[in-house]
Amino acid sequence: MISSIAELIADRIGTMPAGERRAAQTLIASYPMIGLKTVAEFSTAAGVSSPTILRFVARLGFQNYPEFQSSLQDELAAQLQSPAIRTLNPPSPGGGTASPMLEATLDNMRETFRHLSDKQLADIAARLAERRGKTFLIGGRFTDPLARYMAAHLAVIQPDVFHLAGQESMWRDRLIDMSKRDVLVIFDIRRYQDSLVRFAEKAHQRGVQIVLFTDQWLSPIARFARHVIAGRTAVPSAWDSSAALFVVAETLIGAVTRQLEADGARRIREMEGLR
Amino acid sequence: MISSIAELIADRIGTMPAGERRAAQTLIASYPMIGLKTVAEFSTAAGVSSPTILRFVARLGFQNYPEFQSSLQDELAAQLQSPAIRTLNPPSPGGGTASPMLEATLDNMRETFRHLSDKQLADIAARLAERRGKTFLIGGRFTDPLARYMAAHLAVIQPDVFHLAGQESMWRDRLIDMSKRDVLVIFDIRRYQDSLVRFAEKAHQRGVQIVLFTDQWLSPIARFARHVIAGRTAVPSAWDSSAALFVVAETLIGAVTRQLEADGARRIREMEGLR
DNA sequence: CAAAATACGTAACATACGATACAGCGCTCC
DNA sequence: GGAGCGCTGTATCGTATGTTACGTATTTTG
Repeated sequence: MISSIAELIADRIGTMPAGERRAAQTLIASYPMIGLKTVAEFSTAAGVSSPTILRFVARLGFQNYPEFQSSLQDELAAQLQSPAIRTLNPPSPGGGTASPMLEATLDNMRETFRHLSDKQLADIAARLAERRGKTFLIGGRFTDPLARYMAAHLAVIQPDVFHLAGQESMWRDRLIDMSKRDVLVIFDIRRYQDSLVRFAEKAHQRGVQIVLFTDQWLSPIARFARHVIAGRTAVPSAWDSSAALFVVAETLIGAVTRQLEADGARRIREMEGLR
Repeated sequence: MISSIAELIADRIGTMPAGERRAAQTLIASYPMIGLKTVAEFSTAAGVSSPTILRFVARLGFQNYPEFQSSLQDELAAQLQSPAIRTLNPPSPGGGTASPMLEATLDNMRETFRHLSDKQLADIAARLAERRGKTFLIGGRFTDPLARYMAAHLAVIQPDVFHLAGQESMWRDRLIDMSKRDVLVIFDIRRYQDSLVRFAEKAHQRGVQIVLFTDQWLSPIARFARHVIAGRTAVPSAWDSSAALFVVAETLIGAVTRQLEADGARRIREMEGLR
C-alpha cells in the first residue's frame, strides 16, 4: 500500500532515467518543499530542464504539475493536522478507549490556541465588556449548551445578557430588539444550520456585531462575523468535539470578568455584598 | 518580536477592513494551507474577491502574492525540520491572559483522567448503553449546559433520554417516572445546590442509579451516587472551570456510541438511513 | 443629513508559468 | 563501426494566474 508521494517515488525511482532520478532525489532531499515551488525553480535546483521535471511528475501518474502540487499540499495538510500522531506517543499505557480521545482533545486545544492570539481574545473580551448595548447568545443543535454556559456566566456579571432559546420563530422575533450597539455570539459547527445562518445574516443586516465560534472549516456565518474563533473539533469518535470551543468560551468569560473588575464595575461589588 | 506570519496577522487583524479580515480569518483557520493555493482559490474560500486577497497580503507588507507564498513556505519548511517544537509546547510563554488559563485547564484534564480509570469509564458507558430503563440528565446553575450537551448527543443514539429543565418543581414531578431501571446523570460543582441534593436523594430512594459529575471536593450527592466522576476545576480565574468535566462527558458520549454500534443497535443504522 | 473618504468588486490586462514540439546527443545492440 | 532507439534540452506556444484601473457601494465625518 502506497500512501505518500515519497513512497511512490521510492518505489519507482529504480525505473527512472538519469535526469528524472536527479529530480526525484532532489525532491526527496528537501521533501516536500521543492515540489511546492515552480517548475523552473525545481528544475534549476535539480540541475535539469523544465520538461524533465514535467516528465518526472507524469511518470508518477499525475496528469499535470498543478495536480502533483495539490497532492503534496494535501499530504502536508494531513500531517499538520495531526501533529501528535507523528511525534509523540507510544499510545499511552492505558490503551483504553479514553486515552486517544483525551490526547486528541488536548491537541485540539493547543492547536486552537496556537491560532488564537491574546490580542484577538482581548479584543473580543473588551467588546463583550462594553456596557452599551445588549449581548445575545445562541447555538446550534449540539452547541447551544455552550451558548447557555457562556450566557449563564455573563449574565451574572453584567445586565442585558440574553440566551436565545426555543424555536427559530422565537428568536427571529427578537431581531427587533437588536441594533448596532449589540453583540450576538453564535456557536455553529458542522453541519452548519441553515436557520442559524439566516438568523446571523438578518442580525448582520441590522448592524449587530457577530462573534462566531465555529470549527476550522468555518461556518458560512463567518461572512457576517466581526470576530471568528475557529476551534479544532476532530477527535477519534463518531462526534465532533466542542471541547476546544468550550475552553475558549471559559477563557473569554474569565477575561470579560477581569475586565469588568478592572473597570471597577459597581455591579461586581454589589454582587459580592449579596452573598 | 514577530516571527511568523500568523502572529503578524494576529497583530494587524484589528486594523483591517471587513473583507481583509475575512481573508485573515480564513487563512488562520486552516493555516497555512490556503495561502499556498492560488489567489482565486483563496478568494472563493474566504468569500471575497481576488483583489481583496491581494490587498490583504499587501497590508501584511509583501510586495506581491508569490513573495507572500514564499514566506509561508519558508515557515513551513522550518517547522518541518524541527517537528519537536510543535509538540513541545506553545511558543507563547508570553504571559498573556490566555496562556495560564489554558495551561491550568490542560493540567486539570490530565489530572482528572489520571484519577479516572478506563474501567470506571467503561462501566459507566456500559450502564448508559443498556437499553432497559430511561436516562435522565440534570445540572446545576452553571453546569446544566453540560447536562444538555450530553443529553443532546445521547438522545440521538438511543430512546428515552430526558434532560430535566426548568424549575425545581418541574423535575420533582418527574420523579414519579423514575424507577430502579433508570439512570440519573447529575452535574454538580461548588457551590453545590441544595435543590439538586434533595432531588438526588429522592431519586436515590426510588432506586435510581446516579452518575455524578462533580469537582474534586465532591458534592454531597456523592453519598447517593453509584458512579462518581471527580474533575479538577481550579483555574486562575474568578470562576471554576468545567472544561475537564466537559471532556469526560464527551469521552463518555463517544464510548456509549461505540458500545451501541458494537451492539449492532438497529437505531444507529436506521439513523444513517434517514440522512 | 450631506459630503467625503474608504473599501469592495468587476473587468480588462500583462506576465510568468506549465505544456509541447522538435532537434541534438549519447547509448545500446546488432 | 553503423543504425536505431531513447533521453534530454531549447525554443515556442497557449493559458491560467496575479495585477491594476475604475466605478459603485458603504461607511465615516462634519
